Amino acid sequence: MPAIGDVARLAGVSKATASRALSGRGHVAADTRRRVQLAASEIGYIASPDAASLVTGRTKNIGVVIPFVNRWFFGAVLDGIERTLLAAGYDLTLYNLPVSGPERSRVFEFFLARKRVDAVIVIGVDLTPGEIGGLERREKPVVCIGGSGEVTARLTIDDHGVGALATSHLLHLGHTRIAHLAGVGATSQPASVAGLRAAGFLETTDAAGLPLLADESSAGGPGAILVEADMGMPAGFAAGLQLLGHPAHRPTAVFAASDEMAFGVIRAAERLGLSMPRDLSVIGVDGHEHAELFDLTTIEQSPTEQGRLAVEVALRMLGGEGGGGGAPDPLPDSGAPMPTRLVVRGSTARPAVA
Amino acid sequence: MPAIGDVARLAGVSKATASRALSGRGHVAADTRRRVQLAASEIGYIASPDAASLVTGRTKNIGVVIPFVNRWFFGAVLDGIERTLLAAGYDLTLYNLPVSGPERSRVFEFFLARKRVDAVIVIGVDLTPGEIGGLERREKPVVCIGGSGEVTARLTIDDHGVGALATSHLLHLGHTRIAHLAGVGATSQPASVAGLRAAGFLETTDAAGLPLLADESSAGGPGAILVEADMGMPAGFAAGLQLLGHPAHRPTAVFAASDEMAFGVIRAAERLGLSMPRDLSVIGVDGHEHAELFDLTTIEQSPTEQGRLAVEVALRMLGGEGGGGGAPDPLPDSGAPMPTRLVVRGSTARPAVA
DNA sequence: TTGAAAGCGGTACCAC
DNA sequence: GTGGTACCGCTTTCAA
Repeated sequence: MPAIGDVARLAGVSKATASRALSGRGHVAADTRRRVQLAASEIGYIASPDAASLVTGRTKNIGVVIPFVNRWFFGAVLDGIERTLLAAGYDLTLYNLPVSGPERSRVFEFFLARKRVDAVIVIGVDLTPGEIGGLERREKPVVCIGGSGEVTARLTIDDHGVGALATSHLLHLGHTRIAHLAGVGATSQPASVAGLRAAGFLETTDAAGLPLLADESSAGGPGAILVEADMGMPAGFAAGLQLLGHPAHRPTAVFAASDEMAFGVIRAAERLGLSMPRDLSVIGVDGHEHAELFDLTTIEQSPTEQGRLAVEVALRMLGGEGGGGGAPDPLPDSGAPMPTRLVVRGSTARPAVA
Repeated sequence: MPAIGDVARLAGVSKATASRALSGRGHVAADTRRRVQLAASEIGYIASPDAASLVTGRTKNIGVVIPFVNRWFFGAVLDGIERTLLAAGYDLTLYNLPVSGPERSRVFEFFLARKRVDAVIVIGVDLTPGEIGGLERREKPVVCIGGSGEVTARLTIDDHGVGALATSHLLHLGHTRIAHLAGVGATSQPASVAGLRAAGFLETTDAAGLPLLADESSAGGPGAILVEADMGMPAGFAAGLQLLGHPAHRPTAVFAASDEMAFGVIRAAERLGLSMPRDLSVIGVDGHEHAELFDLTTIEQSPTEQGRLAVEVALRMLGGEGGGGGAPDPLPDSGAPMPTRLVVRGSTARPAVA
């Protein structure tokens, strides 16, 4: 495997000049540069990133922590991150984080703590103070997308607002018995995405005078129902069957915390012979690429764009003079929430007259 | 950031001894080892992988090349790979490969060519001879899952057999007008996954005496119809609408090259008011986690397990003495195809009597 | 069993 | 503008 010394020899210059000519740093005569570049491609020279990292302290590699690969939102974010990093000449090292357990701490205490990643992007994870502290101690910039934890840079939508908006939409249509399919941890982790969306739902129904019902089998009539489930489609389906199974207790509208859950609810409704939106209105969150196909009303966000931005922020934190401590806010719009948009489709409508 | 010299000083030993004590290579007195380990954890020492790579020539990092993150099959494979690598102390560097264009060559000629990855796992990509040659020249073991290209290690199912099996299933049920929704490139790339499945379909229908119809609007009656589309759900939906739109030309069964396509077809059928399996039978491929939810008959494979195995193979190739040239076959079962299984659900049945 | 010293492949500082 | 050289942090002979 050719090293820079070989290139230098072939081009008749010193290693130092070869390095400058190839990396573009420092001044080299145009002619010399061409000779060096020619020599390099001649022998198929490619710089060893490890050697460069060793001396510069920069790896040009970003660690990405994600709880699931196979959920649309996360995949889309990952996609945005990947493209942006690639264009910037950075590598992406992926860590598929187990919810908890020894594997999780190994990721933070070993993999991410090493000098192999310049910065870390964390997607949809509720970070513990210890995890954040460890990264800070190693002076690694951390950019979060969603999730929770006291971190300096976080890109997020207004999840509380999303919960409120979705709920208002249903209320305005005239629904008075509304269920919210919240993500797991909505009550135990109030600061999490699931928790915030649920809070938005609860406050809005409460403000509308709807009582919070103990569970889905509470007697009919107006009220708000809260159910926690995994944010995927199968769990949405199961919860949907449960929720919609008994005609007497059935809500007329469901606000699902994710589009995938909503798809599950829609299929459950179909399975039960309910017609939409006549018998049931459903609204989701995300702007899933299949939402149109399911004719699902949803609150769109742009995960790919969030991924792109997260990289930009991370790179900016890296670019700033080393520390990042006193640097000006690297977040766009002073950390304002990312935009969302209510897209009304055929899955929501006024309830059938009682 | 503490270096090994700091650990050595604190423990009162030389750098060499500290290295041996921490890495486990070479003999160190049990007592010395403890002292070193204590010192290391005392100051929060974590070895720099770059420095180690530089001297050992091993990065403990595997490059993974994937065409989409947001397709269930690929996500599931990625998941299997990730878990296995993590357990082995390896990093995963992800490359989301554009179908073609300059970005694609940059991945192969720059990112993967560097000494940053020990080996490469390529999922569902049709590799060109040039791409393979480049990797071989740099002596990087390559393990493929699906896709095509003349590579030494490839894990794959019997895609031709899958196409034949799915088709036979429909034929045995009595269907005589069958459409195959093939992946893009089925005809132009006969060795690709899409091509092989389509070939299995065509041979089987041909053997059954069904004529190949020019397109889906060919006159009714027995025949085989071949349509190419993207392997995702939206494309499946669109193709489904097209294919099933005209009652006179409608096939009674559809074999979709992927479960996601099949889901799309199912929704298209529902949208058109067709009832399944009365008016239409649908079979897919993959064993998607939502297949049960759609009551979809499918030919299951195990992407996660394939990912796990790919890592095992790659690590074995790495473990073998350097070259890999004359090493014994690192593939399990001498490269026999990975298992698949027909799972019959409610989406396939005998056709309604004509 | 342990230590001294030579690199791995680059970069960057310093002279020239 | 270019070359010499120290050094990034670690592993690994080779001697002791």
